[in-house]
Amino acid sequence: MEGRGRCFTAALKNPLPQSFYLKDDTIAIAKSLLGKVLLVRGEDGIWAGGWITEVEAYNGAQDKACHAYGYKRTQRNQAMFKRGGCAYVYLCYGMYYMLNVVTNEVDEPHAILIRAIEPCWGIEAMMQRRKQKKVSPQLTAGPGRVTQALGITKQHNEAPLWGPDIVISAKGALKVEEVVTTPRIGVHYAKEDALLPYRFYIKNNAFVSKPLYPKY
DNA sequence: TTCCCGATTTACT
DNA sequence: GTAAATCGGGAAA
Repeated sequence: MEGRGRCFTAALKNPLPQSFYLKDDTIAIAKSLLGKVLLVRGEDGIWAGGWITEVEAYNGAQDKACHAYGYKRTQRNQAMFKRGGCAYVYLCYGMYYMLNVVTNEVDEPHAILIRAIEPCWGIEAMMQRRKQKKVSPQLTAGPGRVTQALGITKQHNEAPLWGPDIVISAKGALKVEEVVTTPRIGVHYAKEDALLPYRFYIKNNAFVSKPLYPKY
């Protein structure tokens, strides 16, 4: 991995431990993921990544917006029932993959959706995958854009977050000055739970998604 | 088996 | 502002 600087290697070799994901407080884990380094080896074998700038918490069986509401198990959501520290990847709208971080203990189906990153490593690969000519928020701001830029597909489902294909690390992380909290995007079907303040992003960071249809 | 709809994005009119 | 792309989950028939 030439030409990516010391931070890339340091992050790759120092992933967050599994214990980071096991606490019974997915909201707190979601906020603390902001600024952390996310690195992914795409299907083509090329590494790319950057800093996590926007996330949403899906707070387990009592959260109506969560795929595992009421402990409902399906083929799709089985990754959420695993012990925290692996990826939950699923196909949305038949064409975009969503990347989630699974948290909490076995059979407690919590997850955190990665909605945006600030690109840092493998930018050429990301622009090629996204068919973009320059770096802009369109490259990686939005959950479908993140997975497309990083080369994530369903083959990353249930992948551990300490490698070999996905790594989340505090090494080289951004210092986060201020966090903005809002309701989640696109979960109107969850009725009263749609208003829960479970979306978090880094204030004043350009690489944050803008809701197409603002509802609040 | 049929049907509706989604944790989205993009390209139109 | 609105619609199309595209497919798997889950409820209904």
